Amino acid sequence: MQDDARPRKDPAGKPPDPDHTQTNPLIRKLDSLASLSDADRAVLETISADTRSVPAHTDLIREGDAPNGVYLILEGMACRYKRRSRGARQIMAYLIPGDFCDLDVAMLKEMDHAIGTLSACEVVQIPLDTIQELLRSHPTITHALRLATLVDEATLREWLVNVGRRSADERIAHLLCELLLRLQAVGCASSDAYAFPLTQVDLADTTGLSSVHVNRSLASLRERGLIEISDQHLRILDLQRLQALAEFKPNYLHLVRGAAA
Amino acid sequence: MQDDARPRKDPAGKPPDPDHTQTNPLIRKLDSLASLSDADRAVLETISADTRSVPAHTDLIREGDAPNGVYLILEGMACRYKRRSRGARQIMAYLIPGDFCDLDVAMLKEMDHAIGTLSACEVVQIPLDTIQELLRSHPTITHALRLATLVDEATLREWLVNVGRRSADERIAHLLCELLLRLQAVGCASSDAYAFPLTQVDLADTTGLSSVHVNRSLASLRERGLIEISDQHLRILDLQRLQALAEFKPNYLHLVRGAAA
DNA sequence: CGAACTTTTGATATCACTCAAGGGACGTGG
DNA sequence: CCACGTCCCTTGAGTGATATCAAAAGTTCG
Repeated sequence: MQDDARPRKDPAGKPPDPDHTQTNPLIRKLDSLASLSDADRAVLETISADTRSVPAHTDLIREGDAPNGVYLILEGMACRYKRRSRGARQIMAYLIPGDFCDLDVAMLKEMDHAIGTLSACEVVQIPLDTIQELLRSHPTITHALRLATLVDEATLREWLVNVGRRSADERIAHLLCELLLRLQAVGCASSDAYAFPLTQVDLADTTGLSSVHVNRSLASLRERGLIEISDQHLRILDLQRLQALAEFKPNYLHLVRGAAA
Repeated sequence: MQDDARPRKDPAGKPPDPDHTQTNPLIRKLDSLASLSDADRAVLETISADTRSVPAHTDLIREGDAPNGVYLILEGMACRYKRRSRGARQIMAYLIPGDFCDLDVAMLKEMDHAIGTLSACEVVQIPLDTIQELLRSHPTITHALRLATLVDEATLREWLVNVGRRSADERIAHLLCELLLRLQAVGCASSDAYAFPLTQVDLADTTGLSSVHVNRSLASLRERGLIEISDQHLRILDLQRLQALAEFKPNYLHLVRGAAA
């Protein structure tokens, strides 16, 4: 439904296909953060084997729950979110292929936010023991995951800037620019387009706007020839201008290799 | 100027005063997250010895700089922030006594945000080597610092909810409730009051509002008998109602002990 | 084909912003 | 000690961006 941008994975267990490694978003992501060994890659491949399909709009964990292991997203899109008592929702992060949900939050005894799918997803649920064993025996992976966590945090800070100090059009433009780079980094976007399963309500709950206003902002971006949405796919028609409009500076994503301690 | 809430520290080097440990905000904070040994406390005390005074409104690190070690705040208030090109500032975190600035961000090669003081501060600048040695040899401290980082992240998420989905009055009320609990946890607040060095411009840049509107919101909270500000001190007159107004739920601060893995 | 959801559009309301100016507190230098 | 500048807070008036309410049109899917 929203996975056309990436070759479909063989649903069968673990074919030790040497190229498969290139399509595993987790490996792809960690490889760009540290120099994984073949052994590292193999372990990650094994971990990613046991996937589970989760329909759209389904909670993986709720606020108040005790963390029940760690989720890894391999396909589709999920999010962290909170709800206010009157129902207002704020999305605080998008989780895309290659993202772990709760590597660290699992250390706390109670979730302070929920995690739910936005589109249909392929996820792996990994027991804490497995994770801890992985971290113990694979220092390079540990390091890469640490860096990934830092980037997640930096992204969260940028979202706060987005909601606090940008206009509606700018917020949406910024979000779309960010998603392009993040999805490219895991092989889920072409040079200017990606699968886009988000509804306008989702965008509203991400950017702190009303869905009606999101609609108007999207229309404005379209009319200015900046983007095009059709059939659950987003195409960026003029990345330069879109980035300029949003004052998008990708430094916070720390995309270039060489960040090792 | 803003330290009346806490007994003044002996400015001389390291008097091995056994009670002093109780007034060190770092020890106080970590002690509430894990069970520190006397040895742990001693090391932390040593680390905190070499303090430096930094005037208000001074950058400790700028965006784009390479991280230059780790700062620890022992007195006063600092913040993480970013600026947009036209000058608009967004504050993304308050750093209060006991907070480390960049335990992890130091792993990245370039700062994606700045850190600056809001009031005059007492800080310690700790070289990376020292930190790494500390983490290697004191697992309990390491664990406590890990938890502290998670709480910082949870706080950041709550700030996003604040700016994205709360009204002006609610945002400010929420912020004031949060500060009360955080400052109490390090012994820098009484049951209903604390030193408050922030200007209305600072509050505006924190909450994504204009300073004029912050002024009006503060006035409204005052008129409703919820708070009182005088002489750089904030007193909360009706915590119940203030929390209710903001829909403040302290769960994200994970204040109770027992969160160990 | 119908139900549920999503997008779009119009009309109106409101919250928060901008601009502008006055007043208070504080510090500094004459 | 007073004069002055600066910074911060306060207040008023007018504007603008975004929210809310409502309904129609398009989509998806069983």
